[in-house]
Amino acid sequence: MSKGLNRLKKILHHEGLRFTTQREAVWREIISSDDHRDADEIYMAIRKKGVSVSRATVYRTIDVLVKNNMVRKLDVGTGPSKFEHKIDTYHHDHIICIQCGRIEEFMVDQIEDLQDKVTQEYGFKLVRHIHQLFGLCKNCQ
Amino acid sequence: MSKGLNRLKKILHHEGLRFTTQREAVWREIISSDDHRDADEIYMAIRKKGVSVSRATVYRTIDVLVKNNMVRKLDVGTGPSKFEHKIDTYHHDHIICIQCGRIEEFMVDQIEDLQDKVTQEYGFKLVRHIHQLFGLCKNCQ
DNA sequence: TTCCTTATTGAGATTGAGTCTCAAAGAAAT
DNA sequence: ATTTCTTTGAGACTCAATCTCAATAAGGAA
Ligand SMILES: [Zn+2]
Ligand SMILES: [Zn+2]
Ligand SMILES: [Zn+2]
Ligand SMILES: [Zn+2]
Repeated sequence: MSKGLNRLKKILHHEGLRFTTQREAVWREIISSDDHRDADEIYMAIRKKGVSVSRATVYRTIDVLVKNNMVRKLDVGTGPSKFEHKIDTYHHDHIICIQCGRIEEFMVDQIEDLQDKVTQEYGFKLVRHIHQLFGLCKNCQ
Repeated sequence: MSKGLNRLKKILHHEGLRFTTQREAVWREIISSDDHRDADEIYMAIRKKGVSVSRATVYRTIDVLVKNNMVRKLDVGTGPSKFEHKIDTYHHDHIICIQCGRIEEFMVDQIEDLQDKVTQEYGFKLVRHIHQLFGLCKNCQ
């Protein structure tokens, strides 16, 4: 039994949505890798495995997953958004190589705390944040 | 004499580009306000002032300005990118209201330092960063 | 100034990611 | 089986942004 499948079922039920072959396939594909992939890569991977699905359904399902905190959307500055599952992971942000596209993950508690603090100072209620460091990786310098 | 005009001329000259009415108009429009505006808003504002310019030229000119550090590009998560001039300003990041689009600017030295540190740890050379806090402003909570 | 070369401009076509439409298929309920 | 409601998918569409290319403008030379 694939990780998070029950959680997916619960979410769908809670949202009044049905558990379908396509939705299951999208989730299984996303959970099958820790990479940061775009919607089209996920779509192609599902097709390659013989499951019939459309791009529209992939996008729609990813939306549900992102809204329900099972998947994270990652805007890498150029090209399509990338997605990663959030099962068995901690919150992290990204360092992205502007030359080769390599992505590393980082997490600094102190930065997270300072974010909360500054948001409060401005009277905002923090919902989410984007923190991306763009630069050149070891190989590309 | 508009702020930064000489700098613009130097940059254009250095890049082997010509100083044209359109490029001057784009710069003057961007420098005329501290708002965060998108390319189309800037385009419309220039037209309204009677200068003939095309969208293509606005985009092309903004590219030059961004590359040469006179303008900052700001991806606000949805819709077109926004731009702000960098004359007489310090580096800052943004808090964005996901309800009404309001944008506040913040700057925390400690966060900037921690960013440098974490980038070095990963062997990257930091070129730029995006740090955006999305949430609900006082009015929208 | 005039001439010449090269860069720039702009209208509209194109791209690319993502969303929408709507008829057909599928699920659940009675 | 019938009805009702949801989901799917092919392709149309949107929107920001980029590209094309003929016409125009800038800057240099003389
Ligand atoms: Zn690299
Ligand atoms: Zn990640
Ligand atoms: Zn607000
Ligand atoms: Zn700003």
